[in-house]
Amino acid sequence: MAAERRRATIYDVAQAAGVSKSLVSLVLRDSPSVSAPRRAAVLAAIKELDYRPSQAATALAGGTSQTVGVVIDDYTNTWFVELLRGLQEGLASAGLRIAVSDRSLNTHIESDPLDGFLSTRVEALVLATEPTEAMRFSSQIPVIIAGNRATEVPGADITSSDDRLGARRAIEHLISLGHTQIGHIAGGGGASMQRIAGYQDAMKAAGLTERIVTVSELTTEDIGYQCTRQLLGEAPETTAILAGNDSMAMGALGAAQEAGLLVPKDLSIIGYDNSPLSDTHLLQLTTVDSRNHALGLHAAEQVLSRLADPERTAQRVLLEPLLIERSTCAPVCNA
Amino acid sequence: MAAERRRATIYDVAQAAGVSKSLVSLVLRDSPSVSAPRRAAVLAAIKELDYRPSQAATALAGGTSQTVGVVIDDYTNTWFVELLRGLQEGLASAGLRIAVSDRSLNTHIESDPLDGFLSTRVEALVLATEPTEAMRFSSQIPVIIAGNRATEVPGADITSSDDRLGARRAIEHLISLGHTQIGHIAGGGGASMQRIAGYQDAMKAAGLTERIVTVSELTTEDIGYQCTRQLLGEAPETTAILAGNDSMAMGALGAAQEAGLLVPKDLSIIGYDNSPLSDTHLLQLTTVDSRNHALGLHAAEQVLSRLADPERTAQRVLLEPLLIERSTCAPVCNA
DNA sequence: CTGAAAGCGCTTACAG
DNA sequence: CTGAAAGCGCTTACAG
Repeated sequence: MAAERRRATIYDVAQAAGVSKSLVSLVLRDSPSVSAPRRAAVLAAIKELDYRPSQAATALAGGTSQTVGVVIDDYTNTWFVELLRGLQEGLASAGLRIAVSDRSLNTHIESDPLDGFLSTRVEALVLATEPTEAMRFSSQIPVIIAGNRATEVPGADITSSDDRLGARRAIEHLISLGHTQIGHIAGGGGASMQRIAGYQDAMKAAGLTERIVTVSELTTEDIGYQCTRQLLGEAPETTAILAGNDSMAMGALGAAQEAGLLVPKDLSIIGYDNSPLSDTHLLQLTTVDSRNHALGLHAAEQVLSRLADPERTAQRVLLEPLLIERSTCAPVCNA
Repeated sequence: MAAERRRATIYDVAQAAGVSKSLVSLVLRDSPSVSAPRRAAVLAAIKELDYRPSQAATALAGGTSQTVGVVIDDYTNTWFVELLRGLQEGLASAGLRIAVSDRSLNTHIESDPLDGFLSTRVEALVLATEPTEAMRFSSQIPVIIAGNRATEVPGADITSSDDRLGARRAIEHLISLGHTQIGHIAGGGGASMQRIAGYQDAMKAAGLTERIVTVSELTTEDIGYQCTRQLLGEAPETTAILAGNDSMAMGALGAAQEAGLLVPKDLSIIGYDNSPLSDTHLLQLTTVDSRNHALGLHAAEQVLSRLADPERTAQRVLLEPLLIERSTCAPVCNA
């Protein structure tokens, strides 16, 4: 019944255009050594037949997949979205495409998202997650780390935002508003460690007492809520909180609401990441922008330059974060 | 300097294991017709050489990519995450992998995420987005629609949640709480249309006056905020709102806060999707669960059954949604 | 159970 | 500018 027409191949195109298949290949690769009329004929045949080169064949014959793999933590935590945009913008001009893999999704199936990427023969790996052991030593392929990570990957390039500076700036902002009882709720991982250090820098410099609460490696809303409850229980005199990220800050807002504290009148809160969440009408969360789009752009540059020169020494790019003042901070209330 | 060792091929494995390459291929494909000792030898060689079959070669020679493409709207809107989980669980057993493409990301680069998938020769396409013209007529390949869509795709299977029923249930819940002034803020697309219809069903059945506000096709937090401002401006007597989704509901919460209305005392709000957002301590949003994980599981089944029998007629699976009562609804206050 | 052969759909030199 | 040839790394019949 249904005439299962197989997909057109380069042979079909060549025949329809009345040229050899090599010529079709040249047109596909935008070679300048093709006469205009022939090129037009080939293009017409391609359109006519709805021809699309087989990626598998192209990759196998060309010896290059033209794709870079990016590993993220978890689709639910959307901080990576702007990173991806930047990456793609930076890579598209070089004809490289992106394949993204979510670590939490793969947990149940494959042991490591890396396996898939290695089979695909990706040109490079961008890690927007804490590297696994396997990722640390898959030295066959260029690795670019996006963001601050706790574990090092030998030989990898790094593009990150200066989380330590960002946290320091956030605390300095709170101090300038008169706060002295400032707590920090934190999760785990490299970024968290840097943010903790920045918090400590600023508190020490001002001679203030540090109070850091961590109940989990995670940085979810619920963890932020739990940390805040614990913090407010142990130190009710707290007037300001720096959260490890925006999700945790949202948890802090929940805990404050539950405790009957008004934000920012009774309690100032600063998040981190400048996620879409932070810019909602309901939250208007003061936060630190880690400039993820720029992060992606720089990571793309590192991919390209390493592909161009595999021997070059590892680079490290550090972006300056920006404090975004919205509505969750106020001068301390001397009641 | 650095001895750029090329990746091991099936030949290297065969040689290391002292067998022919066909035998290696058989082991890779888990053929039962391989003796235990030889299989062990091959497995050892694979491990030793860190061999990973080239996906490109496998796909080209086998004539099958073993991957299904799924198109989503936008990584920022995380409703698709559970869908993906369900899909992957359902597909993994059949050895199929998933490739996901975000429409908004591709907007700037390729004309259509479909192009990439067609080049990859995906086995099937799962659309978790409003189909583009190109997607509607790429009849070469099985298409499964996930969720309610405004545009039809000829011959496609459909797995969706009964959005019309869900919205009706939500309104009936509000009516049972004594509300009569119930507004609906809506966006665009197939799901929105169904939810609007469900709202109308319930309002008509109760003899209540409908009030639907739409300011955009989008369903973002900001749009929810704008719709709510408009609704409260036009009809200040409103005591309850059904939002098109959870993001819009969050916008509604923001608008309510700004207007000095207390939720749920002055205003009851119901969202839709049961997204992670809705379950935060701060929001505790009453919402409708569209059961996205089950959606993914059913869509996976449709993929598999269609792959097994390309000739079978199109299926339609409709899942029953669940009202999730949390803290944003209260009996109407007869002040 | 095993090995030699052909072929998947392309690209890449290499002669003309 | 163009065409015949070899090869990318696998899988799939097909003889033994």
